[in-house]
Amino acid sequence: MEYQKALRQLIEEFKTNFMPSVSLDLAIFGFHDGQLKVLLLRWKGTDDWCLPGGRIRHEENLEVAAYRSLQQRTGLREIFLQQFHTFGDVMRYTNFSKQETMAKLGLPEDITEELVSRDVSVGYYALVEFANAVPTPDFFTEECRWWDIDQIPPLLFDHNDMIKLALKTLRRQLSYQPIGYNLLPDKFTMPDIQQLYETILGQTLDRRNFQKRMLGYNILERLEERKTGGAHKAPYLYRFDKEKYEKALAEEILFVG
Amino acid sequence: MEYQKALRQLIEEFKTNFMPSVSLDLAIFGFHDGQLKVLLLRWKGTDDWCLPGGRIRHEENLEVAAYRSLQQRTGLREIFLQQFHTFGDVMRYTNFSKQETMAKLGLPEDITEELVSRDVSVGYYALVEFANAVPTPDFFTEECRWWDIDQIPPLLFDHNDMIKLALKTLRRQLSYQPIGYNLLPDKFTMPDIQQLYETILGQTLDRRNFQKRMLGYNILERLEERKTGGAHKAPYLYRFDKEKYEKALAEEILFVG
DNA sequence: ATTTCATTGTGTTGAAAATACACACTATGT
DNA sequence: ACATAGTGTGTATTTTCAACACAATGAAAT
Repeated sequence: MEYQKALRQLIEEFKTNFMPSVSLDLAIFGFHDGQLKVLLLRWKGTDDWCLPGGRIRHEENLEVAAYRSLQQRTGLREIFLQQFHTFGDVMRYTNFSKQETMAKLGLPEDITEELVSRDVSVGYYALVEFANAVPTPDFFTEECRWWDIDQIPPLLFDHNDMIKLALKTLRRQLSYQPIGYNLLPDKFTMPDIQQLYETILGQTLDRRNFQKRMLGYNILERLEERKTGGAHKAPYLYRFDKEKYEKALAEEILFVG
Repeated sequence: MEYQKALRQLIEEFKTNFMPSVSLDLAIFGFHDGQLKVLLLRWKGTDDWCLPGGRIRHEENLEVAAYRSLQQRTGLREIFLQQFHTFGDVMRYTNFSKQETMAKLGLPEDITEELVSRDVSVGYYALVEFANAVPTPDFFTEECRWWDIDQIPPLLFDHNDMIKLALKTLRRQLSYQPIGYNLLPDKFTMPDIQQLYETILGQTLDRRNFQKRMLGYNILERLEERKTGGAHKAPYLYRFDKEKYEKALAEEILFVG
């Protein structure tokens, strides 16, 4: 069978070019239309979903491997990517047993054993602009698409827990670091960035107080332009002051919580 | 040579019983007498220090491996241990080059290459009661002792950076989680726990405001007893309310910052 | 026994930050 | 021209945080 041959070839390539025992998983959050979404993969021939993952090449920095994997799944570079936890339990099969998981993958048994062997996995979360991403399945999967954050089905392995922890970390990070640089267009309005924050935090914020705080952080630059085309009063456009933004990132000033 | 034989044997054992490519490093902070200290190891026959580390057995949970390694270095169990970051850069040699590092270890070249080969390493930090720990060197090292946090020499690998990040994470953790349960005796006074906080944060706090906040978190129970023997007014004794303490840990209420 | 002294227990006060809320302005559709 | 829905800006209120004051206590000194 052609497919199995390719599969075995791929596994051989994994063994020679990538580090054993270590992998990485990505919780890629998409921001669109006031909704927070996660990118999931569906295994070939099954109904089972999981997070995209990746492996680290020998002589490749861990973070570089994460960016590479992210790019392979979304086509995006230079976006917000953050390590949040490393998972190392032997039985990381919350929703299904190891046997069930292996059966579900629909692969020959010896190969499944190989694939589902015990790894330590470094978890990263990413924030991307939904519209710019091009979800792309990998060799093992035939579908890659966005899921609403509150409608995620039971996933393979411990991936539901991973998403929960990723989101928790992201929300906390929002409280001491600015976010938005690679998520918003170069020029954006105050309602734009407020919606981003509300989406991530999962709660509404007072328009006027939000603006006061955001401007207080001193990382935004107000332009003369206003956004036209809207059916109402034209809002000002803002831009991140890159220098001050980076400085705030480094100094970890306390932010919106 | 007997030593080299034992060494090669050990490396063989590593290869069969432990996961390849993954290791862990421990920043063990000691709290004693108003000083914060870190446990460091000195390599046999050299003047070079580094953090204690460990490896993960096949079929051993990552966290269990961390606790096991910690116990081997300090004799302590059931203490505060927390993952803070996973390091995966190929060249993790900040203070010395890879060549220098290999030379410094004073081992045969082929063995050094083996030992210093590229690993992804999971960093943990621990907080222990200085007085209860029994610092114990491992096979590669001949000395294990405490260093004042502000007098740490240039360490091997990227271990200076690790300590910095561990401390930063610990201090931040203090702002949203209670700390003290396994660091203080069962009954303790308000000045006791204040000194713990001051030591970790590296700054003095107002006695009265500290007490107000600490009691406000509602995790302490004031006893009728007072601490006697001091040369001054006898302070009340407190005890953690285990149930509320655990609840606060789970809920991550905002704490002293 | 009385005094001294360092330290503890329990406030109050004022500043700063977070929150709630009010009103005028403007581009568009009717 | 007018209504509408979203925007810009301001003020009052509440809550939190930080600084500080003073009486109480118990061992040690006199």
